Amino acid sequence: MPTCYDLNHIVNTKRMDWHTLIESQGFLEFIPGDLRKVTERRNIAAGEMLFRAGSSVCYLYCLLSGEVRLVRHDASGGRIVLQRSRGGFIAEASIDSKTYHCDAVAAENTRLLCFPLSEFLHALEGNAHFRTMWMALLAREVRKLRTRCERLSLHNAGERIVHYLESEGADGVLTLSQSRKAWAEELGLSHEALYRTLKKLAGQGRLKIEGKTISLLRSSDYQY
Amino acid sequence: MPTCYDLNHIVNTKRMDWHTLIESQGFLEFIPGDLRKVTERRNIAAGEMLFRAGSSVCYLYCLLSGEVRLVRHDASGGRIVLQRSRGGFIAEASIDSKTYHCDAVAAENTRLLCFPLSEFLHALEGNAHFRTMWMALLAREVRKLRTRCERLSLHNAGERIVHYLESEGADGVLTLSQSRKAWAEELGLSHEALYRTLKKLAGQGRLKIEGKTISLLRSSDYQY
DNA sequence: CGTACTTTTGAATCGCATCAAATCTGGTGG
DNA sequence: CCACCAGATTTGATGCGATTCAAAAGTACG
Repeated sequence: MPTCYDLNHIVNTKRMDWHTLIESQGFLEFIPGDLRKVTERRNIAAGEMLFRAGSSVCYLYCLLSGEVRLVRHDASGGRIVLQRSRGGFIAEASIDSKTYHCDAVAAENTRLLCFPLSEFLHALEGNAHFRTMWMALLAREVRKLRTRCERLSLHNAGERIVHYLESEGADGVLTLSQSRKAWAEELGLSHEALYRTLKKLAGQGRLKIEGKTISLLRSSDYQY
Repeated sequence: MPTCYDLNHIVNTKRMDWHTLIESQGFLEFIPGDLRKVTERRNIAAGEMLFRAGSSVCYLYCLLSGEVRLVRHDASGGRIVLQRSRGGFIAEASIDSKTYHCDAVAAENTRLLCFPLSEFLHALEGNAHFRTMWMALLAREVRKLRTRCERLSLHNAGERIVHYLESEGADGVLTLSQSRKAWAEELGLSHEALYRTLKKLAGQGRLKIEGKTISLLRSSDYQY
């Protein structure tokens, strides 16, 4: 397994689709050599299963591209999506569990990194710097998710867009790294609603749209 | 300052309003004595400010009761709520920042614990057990928040309720620890919509409501 | 026993999802 | 280079469902 090479390659070329790792001050770069050596790369096809509820936790997964869904089934066959993940660590919470509490299924062809859990924990114990990065990563993830929940609680397309620009953008200016359709999904809107609301807000002079760059013009008065 | 006493008192009597701390295997109990000794208790009135954007990070706060909002202002006076917090740690992400990036204002009368940041970091460095608890707490928080985001992305009151019961309940059975009105807010619904949808689902035989306990009956067929 | 809050039901409105269809875009291969 | 295709973007029309406003009944608490 060309694991160590692969990981370095990913870090050095930055040819990953996942932004979070890079954004978070290049977390992958802080992975200690010992852990790197045993980290594996894996591709799974759409529909394939990554792990199953009840099976024991052996790996911590980091999603590089594609989509994985964490799904829970109930007795009568109901199916609940607990999480759709398009990047980042999957089921970090399973770190302190013996077995997985849900299934993980690939929704598309997916590339991931597999960290053997015991080695990962060992690295956290033994490497203060790595540990600090890991805690910072988790803490930042918590902040981002809380902000996203807050945004999804807004009952209005315009408010969600403005909230996004205010919270994710730099001073109200944001350059999309994704398609607007994908953005709509992140905002919990249909893509049509997003297009229309963007147009409306632009028509009201509330924001300016130049290709993938969107700027908030004046947010003082809330008149959606 | 009767800090150490207070903290023990809180832990021993469990008379806090915040469930998460207790739920998360009694995190407070794992706080090392050194940190306990310098932990302060604070009450702030509704409208009072806890910290201000740009001010340096001196404390890590843990909300015991009340509500604190993290708010960001833009140049033109726009006001965006990044987070409404009704319990748990506030702005953990500020752990790795020199200054706060938003304001924190109490929305109600609020009780909190104030951990001096340097002591907290010191405790994390020096106490492996405490550190493990902290990482587990963060990881579990991430999982909960991701699940909540997933739920808030559902465009349908019935689906959100079922999702909540499936993901937060034990085998589809859940006893509410809060009012239904508060639950509605957590679900991102108006309380009227929650009451009505509960009634509808009960009428369809999809769930059973006995006071504060709600059970999912059959979730195999999605007919909301 | 009064006050504040939750729970409940009703009615009206409006925004968003949904379905449909046309145009535009980037990327692929002939 | 062009034809082609899949996907994104855009606009239109329609209907449902949730919000909102309103008001009454129930409940907790001092």
